Amino acid sequence: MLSQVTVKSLPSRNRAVQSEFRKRQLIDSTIDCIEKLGLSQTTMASIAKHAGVSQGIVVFHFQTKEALLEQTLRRLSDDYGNCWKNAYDNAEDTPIARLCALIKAVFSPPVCNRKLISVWYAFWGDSRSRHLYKNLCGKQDIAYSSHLLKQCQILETAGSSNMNAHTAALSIESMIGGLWQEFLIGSPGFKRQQAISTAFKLLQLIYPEKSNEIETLTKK
Amino acid sequence: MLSQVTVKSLPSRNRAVQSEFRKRQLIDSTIDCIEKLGLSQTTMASIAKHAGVSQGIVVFHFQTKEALLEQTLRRLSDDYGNCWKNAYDNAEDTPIARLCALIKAVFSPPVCNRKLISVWYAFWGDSRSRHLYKNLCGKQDIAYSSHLLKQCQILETAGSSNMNAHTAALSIESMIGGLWQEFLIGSPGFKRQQAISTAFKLLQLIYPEKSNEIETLTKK
DNA sequence: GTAATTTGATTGACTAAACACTCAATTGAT
DNA sequence: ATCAATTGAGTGTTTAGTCAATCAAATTAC
Repeated sequence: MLSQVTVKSLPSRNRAVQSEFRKRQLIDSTIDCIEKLGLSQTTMASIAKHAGVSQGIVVFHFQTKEALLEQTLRRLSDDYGNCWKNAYDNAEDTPIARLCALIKAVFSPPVCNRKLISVWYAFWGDSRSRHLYKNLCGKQDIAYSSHLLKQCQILETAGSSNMNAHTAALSIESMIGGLWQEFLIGSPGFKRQQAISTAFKLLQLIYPEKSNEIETLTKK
Repeated sequence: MLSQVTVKSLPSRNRAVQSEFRKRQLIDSTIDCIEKLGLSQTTMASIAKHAGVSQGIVVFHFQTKEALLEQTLRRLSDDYGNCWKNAYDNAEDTPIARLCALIKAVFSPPVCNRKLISVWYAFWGDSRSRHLYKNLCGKQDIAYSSHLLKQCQILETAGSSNMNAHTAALSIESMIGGLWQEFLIGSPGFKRQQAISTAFKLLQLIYPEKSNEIETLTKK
């Protein structure tokens, strides 16, 4: 059974703020329910109960279940996108530092944890939600890929790579996807630090000349 | 709408054979429905309709929906397991040949195609089915991992690696998982051959001394 | 400044549809 | 003649979404 966790009381008496707060709260509840119950068992009732409000209020704020799921996916996507874009912008202006930042970001606690990964997989695992996913997140996935690729191309033209840029970018991207999967269906003790160091080890193999630079960036 | 595809007629008049045939057919139908409709929209009715039989017959052969899903997962798991075990047994007796065989097997057409991968993700994406998955497939996943690890350890003690065996095995396993994901949510034109050559390229980076041997095995 | 009024937020009982599963009746192989 | 296989109508339950009623905040009137 999924317990009622969220407190009902609102933080403000301003109506616009109240509404946004409740929507956030209901999306949080949706994420919790999807993790605990699965997408198919996540109902308007279970979401409302977990949030400690009536069923009607969910419909009032989101109209349909599909719209609620869309907003939930958008939240995941925005948080994820902001996370890696921020890391990219704040990284040192060298291709290796940028690659390391892009990798580290997607394994950072705010976006890489069992709960959120299980929700991503819930969307990927359902063919209907997968269409929603492609419409909503496709562009951002491509953006991430191109950022990876750009850095790989810089390194390729600098002659620092023993792999062509496209293969390098695909390798890194796939390694990230596979390591994420490890959190969900691999051994329970799998740790973020192990994921990062495994991905960095791949980077060292692709760019042996930059091995020391990568080593330094691991510790930061 | 999902059309009725399967022909109803049975291939034999022997009852035991008939029963087994119908079960296979219903599991096939379940896989088709999960791919097309998603796990949450896959109902006893849709499975029956797609198979061209009445709803009652599904219950008659499988008792409950959960039991049918369990058998479906078992089919996926058995086919997958037989595929890589067979490839392993038939490979040349060198660690690199074994690794290449283990990789090639999981990207071979009978187990690596959009339909089956979408069904795997359907099970991974649903928290209830994930528990089922871990009970049913956990051991086989571990078996695959240990087969990878064993070969990596042989190569490590032979001094052919610039990576410890555990990291190497984890890298290979993760790369496979990530490349599988590419089939489902990556660019539509993603091809098996590209997946295999990307995974083999990783192998060449981990075992540079064996690069030529791997190159040869790519073409087989 | 406060009373009256409008508007948004919330409730919980309700509805129609979809669901897994049952069952009595029928078919057809052995 | 027997019994597994099959049918399709039927059952109770669960679901997303509706709705009239209530509550509270914002707006207007005085």
